[in-house]
Amino acid sequence: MFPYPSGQLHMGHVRCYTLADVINRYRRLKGFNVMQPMGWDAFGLPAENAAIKNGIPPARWTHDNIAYMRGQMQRLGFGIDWSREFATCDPEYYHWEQWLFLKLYEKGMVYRKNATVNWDPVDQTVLANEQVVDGRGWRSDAPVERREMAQWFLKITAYAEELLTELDNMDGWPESVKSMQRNWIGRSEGVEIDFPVLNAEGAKDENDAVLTVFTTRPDTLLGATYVAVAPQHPLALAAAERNPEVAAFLEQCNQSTTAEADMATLEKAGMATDAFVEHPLTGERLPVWVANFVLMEYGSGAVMSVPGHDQRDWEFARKYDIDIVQVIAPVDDTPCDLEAEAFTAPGQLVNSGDFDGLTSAEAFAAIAQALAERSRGRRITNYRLRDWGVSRQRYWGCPIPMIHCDKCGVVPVPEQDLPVVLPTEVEFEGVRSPLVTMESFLHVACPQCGGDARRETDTFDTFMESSWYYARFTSPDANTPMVDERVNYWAPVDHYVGGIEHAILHLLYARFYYKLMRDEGLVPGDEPFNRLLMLGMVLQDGKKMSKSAGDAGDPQKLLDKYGADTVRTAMMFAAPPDQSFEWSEAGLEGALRFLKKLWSQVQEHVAGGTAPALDVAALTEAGSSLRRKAYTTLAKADDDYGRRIQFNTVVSSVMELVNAISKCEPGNDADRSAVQEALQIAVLVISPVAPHITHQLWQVLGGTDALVTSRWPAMDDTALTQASIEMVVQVNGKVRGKIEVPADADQAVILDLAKASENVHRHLQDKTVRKEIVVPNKLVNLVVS
RNA sequence: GCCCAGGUGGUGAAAUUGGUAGACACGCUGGUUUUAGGUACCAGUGAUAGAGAUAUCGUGUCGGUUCGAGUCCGACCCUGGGCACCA
Repeated sequence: MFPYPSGQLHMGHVRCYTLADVINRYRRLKGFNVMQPMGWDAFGLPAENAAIKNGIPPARWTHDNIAYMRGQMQRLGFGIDWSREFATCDPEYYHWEQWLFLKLYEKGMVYRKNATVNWDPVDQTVLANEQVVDGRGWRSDAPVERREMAQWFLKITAYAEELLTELDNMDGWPESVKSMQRNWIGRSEGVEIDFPVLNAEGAKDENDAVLTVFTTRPDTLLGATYVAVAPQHPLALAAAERNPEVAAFLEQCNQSTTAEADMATLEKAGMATDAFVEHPLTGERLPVWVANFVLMEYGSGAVMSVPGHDQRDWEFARKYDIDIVQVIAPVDDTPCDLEAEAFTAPGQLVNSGDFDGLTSAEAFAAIAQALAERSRGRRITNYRLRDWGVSRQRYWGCPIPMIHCDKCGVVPVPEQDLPVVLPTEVEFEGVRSPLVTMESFLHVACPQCGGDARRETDTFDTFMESSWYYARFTSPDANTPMVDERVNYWAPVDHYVGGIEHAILHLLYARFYYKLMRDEGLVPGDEPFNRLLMLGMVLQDGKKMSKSAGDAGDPQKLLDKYGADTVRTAMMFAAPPDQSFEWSEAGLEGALRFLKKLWSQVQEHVAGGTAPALDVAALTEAGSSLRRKAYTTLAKADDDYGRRIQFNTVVSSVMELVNAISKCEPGNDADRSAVQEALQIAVLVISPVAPHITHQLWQVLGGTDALVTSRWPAMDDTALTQASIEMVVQVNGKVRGKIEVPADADQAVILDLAKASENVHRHLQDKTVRKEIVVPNKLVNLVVS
């Protein structure tokens, strides 16, 4: 995941890009053609904030930051193909984003509707959520108001089903991320039910107006004693016009905050209206209430309320003295006392006329059927996922390529006029976007009638740019829409590495966007990222890493003090990739010590002169046991790098190998060739983690080519064979001794050796052996009593 | 409330397929080298008892399966993350 150019790298970046670089360098050693690109998620609010604070134009601030951070990355030795670098604020990049938006507009995948924004009444501008602190504007300190504005939306809900079901096939993604996305999409199956609206005389409305609700529990329909609508529902608004008390209540609801966390803790409140609806099956008259807990955004903004079998409805009914009717009875011994609480489990229907006796599941189908026959209901699937609002009332973003004409309405910018370039020479006057007052940008001829028109001044949500940049890396200079045919060689991304904080929004939008591009015939496959490595967070004092961290959290200070290899090694050794951990400087000393030790072992070895060619037959025990260790390490590292993606254990196993090398006392000249081989393996295996020192050591060890062009060593299984094996002996499952057995010993021999072993013999005295278990090459367990 | 991931020494952690729990490091203790400190090297380091050999206990808690459980099963506790008046 490419970074936001905030100014400097933090340890979270170091971890992310080191992990990616280790994968990159390992795969190159294995002979793969690897593209490791880098770019900059360059649009966004911090650049504007810096401009407002320091008077530096966002473009310059951003480019300065990019230059500095690029230098830091180069110093860390990341094997990046800088020829593919771009920033999302380059017009050559966002040009194609505007292009796709227009294509989607033609297709009907884009629409405009009103949505709520945070309005700062003093600064007269829209605020981003981050700019609202405790309900007040970050600069004006004025209480923020809710305001409705026309905004652009992308129909992500049209892809909800595919985005959900595809998750089941994504084996390369961690379960936790898939689970988070499933929750976010929030699919629920139910029935949409129409309640005919009654007029003041109690008769059906002459236009056959209906109030539509969504429920996942149609089996409880006969227990509905009222319906409740959201404060923003048309029925509520109509009632407010007739009754000032209702109007006052709606006003009160609208004043409360938009933050969802606060909504949940809000006390349930409601008010009866003078409206009534007719029960679609019984014909009974049900009152319509306005309730503050009904959300206009979900379903149809109205619910049927069944206080007997929904806890929330139960509490509401209790508070306002509405009838509670039981229509579901437990089928097992689940307690059911409607005086105390609602009975929410499925069960068997009662008080439901023809449906009595059916189970909840049977009744679901039967009632849905009955409603369908009367044209009063239909089975539907509802999603929690909302369409993606992409308009931002901000300056530093990609201009939305639309024109507003008084005569023609909203007119898209013609394709040949793209890109709509964002002016970069700007000055901020206060908080407002400079675009709003910039005539040279605003004024434009209407593409349809040629008359005076004005440009859209909103820009795209920056998640738009980060939804497709990875595809652009395949053809960063393409002059055709978005990408060119090179995308078919590279895409989809084999291995995507990034922080857990992007588990939902970025990764869901990117998946959606990829499908949009696929449906334009631009990219191969259905999903953008085959394998996802979700990093845990790097914490400092229990908090997420940020610029504010101390010296131990400043990569620049650490690079100056320890060098890139040590920082990289310490970072990889600290914890497995998916785990969050507290960063501390403590690990650096250990990593430095290890690299120094590797260095001195190589120097010491070559000081002894050239080792002869390897002659396995001539090795002493010291030499062949070192060889065994070297090849065990090689096999484990291969598995850890390639399959397990766990690099802390690669570092520790190379540490073991280096320890073994330093302890090895060559018995003859042939053993020195085993040391040579072991050092070469150690250097190669750790090189993805510590590329600089190993580059040098590789040459010292006689490498003729540069290490980066070398290949991962071939496995030699014969090095693993050994004449005798140590086995553990247990008595009743407890370790009582260890024995050396010949590698080819049969069970009888092993058991004899085991029983003869001194401590084991003691534990067998006066006991009868009931069972003998031999696990080849591992252990013997004698069950006695 | 629902979903996901975790819980192992003083610390970061390892144990991949049910087979020696604590590899590898950090830290600490003692020693060698050094005028001293640091570095480097050597030894020790889960708890308890013991001079030691060794024994007992020990992977959140309780129970189960198994010759054998950190690993599998059941119930529960705790931590972190996600979703949530979602009808």
